[in-house]
Amino acid sequence: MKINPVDVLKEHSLKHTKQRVRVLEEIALDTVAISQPELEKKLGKEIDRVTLYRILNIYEDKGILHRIMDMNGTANYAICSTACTADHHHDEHVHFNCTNCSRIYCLDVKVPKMTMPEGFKAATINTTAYGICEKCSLQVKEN
Amino acid sequence: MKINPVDVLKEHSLKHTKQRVRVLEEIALDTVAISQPELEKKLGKEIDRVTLYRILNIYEDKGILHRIMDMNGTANYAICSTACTADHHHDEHVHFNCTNCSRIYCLDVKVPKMTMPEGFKAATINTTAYGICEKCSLQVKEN
DNA sequence: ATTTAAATGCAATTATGTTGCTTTAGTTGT
DNA sequence: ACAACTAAAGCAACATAATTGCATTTAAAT
Ligand SMILES: [Mn+2]
Ligand SMILES: [Mn+2]
Ligand SMILES: [Zn+2]
Ligand SMILES: [Zn+2]
Repeated sequence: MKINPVDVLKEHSLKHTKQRVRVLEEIALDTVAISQPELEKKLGKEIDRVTLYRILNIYEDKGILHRIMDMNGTANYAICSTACTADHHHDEHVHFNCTNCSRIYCLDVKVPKMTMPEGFKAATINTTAYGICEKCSLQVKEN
Repeated sequence: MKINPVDVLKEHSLKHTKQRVRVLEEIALDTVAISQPELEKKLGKEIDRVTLYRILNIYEDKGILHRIMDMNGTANYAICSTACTADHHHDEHVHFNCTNCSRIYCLDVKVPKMTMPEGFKAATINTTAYGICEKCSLQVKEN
């Protein structure tokens, strides 16, 4: 997802600050999601922890980032598709969480439709597959 | 899921302690999953926090409980089906997390099969639907 | 340039989870 | 029933994650 942080801020009428630009830049570096702890490690010298939390929350609210929880309950962030808005995240793709390297991928796989029991009304469905990712599969073969 | 805590402990060759029995009793009270914070609130006077964590971890390892992470990264626990073992959790059903009352249900809906991209090998797939549960739907109608 | 409002940074607090070590209590064998 | 052994519980300390209130800074608007 190739984005221009400054434009993104404008589009969502968010004040342009160097902290906000840095966070977006950092997350946009990779298509793989990045965790809050990783972000804090990378940006902790430039940006206060609290500010980072606030920026991530705002980005999620605005539909700029989407948050994927891993099995340890750690928040991971990835750039949303441009179709996402504050009201509705178009995040109905499957995520893949590698149990080896713990990378989280946004797959180009739609979450399958499924029928809810009587009385249950699903608004969004979240699917995460756990297993070995392509990079880790390759590494195993090499050895 | 009607279970006898004492039997469960025997079956998994776990020492029978009053703390372990209490935790299982508490979780078995409801088919709906219960969160770690709720458990701590209910049992905190009888059982030390650390002990509770250790019991929950052991139960998960042994395949007695399964852990469902909600969207806030909070651990929720429910009794596993009897088919679950330490090696393999038969947890391939869909979970439903009510966005109103935040209850987590284990639905009798299988996680649909889906194809992973080249190179990705999924071992388990986790699906959680978010929306309004049956109880909350009813309450809305009443008003 | 001045004003205004919003965002940042900092300190303090709460929640969550883990580790090492001591004490307690089940279990096993006599 | 008792002793011996071992696993589990409890406690203190620590680590990390997340939130809140408030003072200060900075971007945007006039
Ligand atoms: Mn995604
Ligand atoms: Mn379940
Ligand atoms: Zn991997
Ligand atoms: Zn509900």
